[in-house]
Amino acid sequence: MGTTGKALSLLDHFTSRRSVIGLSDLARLSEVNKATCFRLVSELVNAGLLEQEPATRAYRIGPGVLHLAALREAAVPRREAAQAVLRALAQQTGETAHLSHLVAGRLMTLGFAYAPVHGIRVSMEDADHLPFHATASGKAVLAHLPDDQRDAILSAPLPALTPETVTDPARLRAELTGIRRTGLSEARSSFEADVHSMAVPLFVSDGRCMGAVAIAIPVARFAEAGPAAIAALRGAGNDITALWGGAPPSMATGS
Amino acid sequence: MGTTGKALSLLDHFTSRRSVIGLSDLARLSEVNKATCFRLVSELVNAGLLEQEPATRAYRIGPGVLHLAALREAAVPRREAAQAVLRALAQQTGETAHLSHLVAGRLMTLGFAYAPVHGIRVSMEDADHLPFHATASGKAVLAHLPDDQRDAILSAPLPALTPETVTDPARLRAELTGIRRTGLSEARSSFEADVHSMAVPLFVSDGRCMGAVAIAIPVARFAEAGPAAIAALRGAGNDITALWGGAPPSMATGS
DNA sequence: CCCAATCGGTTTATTATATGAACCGTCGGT
DNA sequence: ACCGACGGTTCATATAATAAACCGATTGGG
Repeated sequence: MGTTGKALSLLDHFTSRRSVIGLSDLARLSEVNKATCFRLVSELVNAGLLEQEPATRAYRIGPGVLHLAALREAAVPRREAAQAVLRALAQQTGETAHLSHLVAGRLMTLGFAYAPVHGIRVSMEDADHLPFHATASGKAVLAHLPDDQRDAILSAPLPALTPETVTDPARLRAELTGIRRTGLSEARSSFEADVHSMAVPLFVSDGRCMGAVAIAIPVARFAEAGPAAIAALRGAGNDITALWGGAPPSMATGS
Repeated sequence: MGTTGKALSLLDHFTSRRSVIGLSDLARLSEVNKATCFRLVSELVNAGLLEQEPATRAYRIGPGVLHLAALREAAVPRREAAQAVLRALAQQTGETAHLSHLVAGRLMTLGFAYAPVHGIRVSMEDADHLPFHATASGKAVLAHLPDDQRDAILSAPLPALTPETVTDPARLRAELTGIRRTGLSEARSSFEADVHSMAVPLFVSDGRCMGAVAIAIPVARFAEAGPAAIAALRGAGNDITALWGGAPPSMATGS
């Protein structure tokens, strides 16, 4: 990775939980020399990707990203287009709906919608990037990734995030085959305890899978609410894929 | 500027008009060697700030910026907070309302709202960054910038964007004094012909001016609609500054 | 109240990394 | 079949990134 990549990887340490980071902290987190960190951070500030809180001198994501995001949505309106479908899905199912998108090889949260129906609902605001092996969305995307990328992910260490996380690559591969067949992915308490999620993959114009839409249901309510939600989830997946100019899974690409 | 800055400055060439750019084009626009450009672009793609259109192999802003923008708004919800005020302003005045924000020394469009009242209205979608000397918003911010930054801007070349653009630094400085006194900035046909804009500055918690809110009125309608809109504009400015945790202009900072 | 630790930021010799001219295969138009 | 322009690659050269030590300012504990 070049210098620019190193600088941009500093941005990865900013999450919804940790939204402002001091220079020394950031140097430690990113394991770069403090002086180097300072230089890189200064360049990011100059570009507007970071900004310095005047009071604390700590850094946070800068206003420049808003302008870039506006340009992106003007050119490729994926988030905005999906948002309405997402809200409708939450409404229909009465559960939390969640949209994720592949960014630089990682699965990032692109949006979510809550249903105001239940007092207990699954909160998603903290999940920044989703592990491929432990979430319904992750597995839905993983199942439709090119072989080499899937292999790379499955041969990296797969941390057990709960006692029920499946970390055996062979078992996961078997599961992915099923997901490709049914078009539906499931994860029960494998990312967060007591959450049962289902997801379907989303495709863009050239047939690549670039994300997933999911619903997250408290385990206690799944037997009642889960099966009924599948149809709505599939419908939402088709809708979003269509809005994204999506090609369907392209079952058999005849040479 | 370091390598990272050079890489990030490539992003500046993506605008709402020109949203996808091929490698060679980008190399020419940014005046860097094509091989260098390729390396830099590749790093930006790896970080998700750019992505390659699979069909044309050209580049466009990537999905990573959406995630960053979501983080930014979660931490510092300036855009979202202002949006409602902006819509109300457009509603009240019946004219186009526009919000701008300082990013890395430039004034960027952060949002806008149209009023569905008139057939003829001022369109803002193309304006990416606003010249300080030729727009109402630009002058509102410029008037409240630290001296050194104002001097730097006023001593750079000031292009005449219309025949009526004021390009004389001395005249502009005089105008800025008036703007500081009244808190209101005006620009008639100095950025786009036949558009008369008015703007008020916006402040953040430490008292710095970080943006402006403006309304843009067709010149033909200004005599009728302009004066009446001033109160609403001032109100919107106060509201947004308050939402931004803003300190008022801090007239006389008693040592 | 002072000491020690840590903060953000700066300097410097050393070294790794960015650079760009030339090149390659491919594609689309003529 | 040709030409030019495309995206992408190579490699010697030179420039820019690096990190240890240092600085003054803050801060929290004894």
